[in-house]
Amino acid sequence: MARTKAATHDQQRNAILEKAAELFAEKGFHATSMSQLAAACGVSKPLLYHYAKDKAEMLFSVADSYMDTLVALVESVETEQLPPDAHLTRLIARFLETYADAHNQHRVLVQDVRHLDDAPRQQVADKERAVVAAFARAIAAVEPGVSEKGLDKVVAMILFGMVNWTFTWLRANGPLTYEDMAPLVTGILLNGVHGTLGAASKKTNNAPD
Amino acid sequence: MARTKAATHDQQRNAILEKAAELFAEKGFHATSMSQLAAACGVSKPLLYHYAKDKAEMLFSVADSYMDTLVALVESVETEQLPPDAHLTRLIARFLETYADAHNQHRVLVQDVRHLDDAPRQQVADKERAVVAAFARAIAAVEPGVSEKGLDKVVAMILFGMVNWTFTWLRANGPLTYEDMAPLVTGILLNGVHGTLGAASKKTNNAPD
DNA sequence: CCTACCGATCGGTAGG
DNA sequence: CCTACCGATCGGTAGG
Repeated sequence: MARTKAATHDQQRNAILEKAAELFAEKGFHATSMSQLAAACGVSKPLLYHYAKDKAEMLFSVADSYMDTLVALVESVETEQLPPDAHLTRLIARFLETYADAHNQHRVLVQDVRHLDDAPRQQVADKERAVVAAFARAIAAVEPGVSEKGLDKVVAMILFGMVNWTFTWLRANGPLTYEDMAPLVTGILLNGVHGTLGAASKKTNNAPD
Repeated sequence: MARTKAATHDQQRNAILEKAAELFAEKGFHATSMSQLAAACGVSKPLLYHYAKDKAEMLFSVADSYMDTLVALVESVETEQLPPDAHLTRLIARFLETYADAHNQHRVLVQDVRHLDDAPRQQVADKERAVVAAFARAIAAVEPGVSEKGLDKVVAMILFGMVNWTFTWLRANGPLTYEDMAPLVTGILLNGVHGTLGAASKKTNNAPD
């Protein structure tokens, strides 16, 4: 038999972290027991401790690797060298696509990271800060008036609000999809920022004149 | 001595629920023990069970009475009979004021209500639905194109995203206050909705021409 | 016979 | 990779 131990080890680990993300997202970190996770994975509880040193490390792995995905996404869009409006539009669309595919990881990031100890939580927060900064730059490029008023990070957080809040109400099987949200959020942000914070208050209009 | 027993009972109960909201907001419902709550209140743990039949009832009382505040706020603004733009502007401003004063209750509502059993959770959710419906009506009055496209509830949720997300990042002692957020959120929403979803795409402009 | 409240400890389950 | 357990702490309640 071939030595496929490392491969199956990683597969098993990924399956366990995927299931952990699912349970943490549904019930919350502290309301999920290691016994429940073991049962859901069809393995014994002690086996879980072969893949993570404790429960908190599982939470960290889920959140940190998801942040790696988001950081990579931002860098990938930056290499496209798009003009400002298209760049911000692409960022929002790619984020919503990612949320749709990693719904559980996203909820864990938003609702459970605060239960980590200082050091690992800080590691995740640093990556979050890099992503926020990238969005703030993209917003400033679209509308220089925003950063002149020192509001680029604030507007970025308002955008994250619109985008991140969807996970609390958008049903996966509902009539509206994450893809439908992208043009809506993009339209409201671009028109809103130009109208409210634009130096000349010029307008970006998706509707026919 | 006067019979002030009922008054002190209610005072004690309110003090305990206030402290419960604080701990639940900071640490989360399941990460807060009744022993910690008792210690934080300076009372014995059994005394807590004189004011609530169990831990879940404390969570329910915090969330449900906070929703009563929000429902009353919406009704109070409706009795002002303001024109559409002013009505929506007032709703947003009053909500952000309330969040600033009831920061802990708000976080508990957002992050811990899901840990309630079906029946009490549904009771809170019904009040939430009434508030969302009121915002959807206010948005539809401002821009009829939104409800014609069947997006009034969706735009209301986008607005709640901008507003509710602030509790995750806005520091109480930071340079930006909840009051500063109101014109920003209102401006982005009104300009965004008019520009993106307006039948004639007319513009609401806060900036000088 | 009630309320308000204590020190001590219950049965069960958590993470490990 | 399992059964069998641990020290500790959980939410909740006993007697007085």
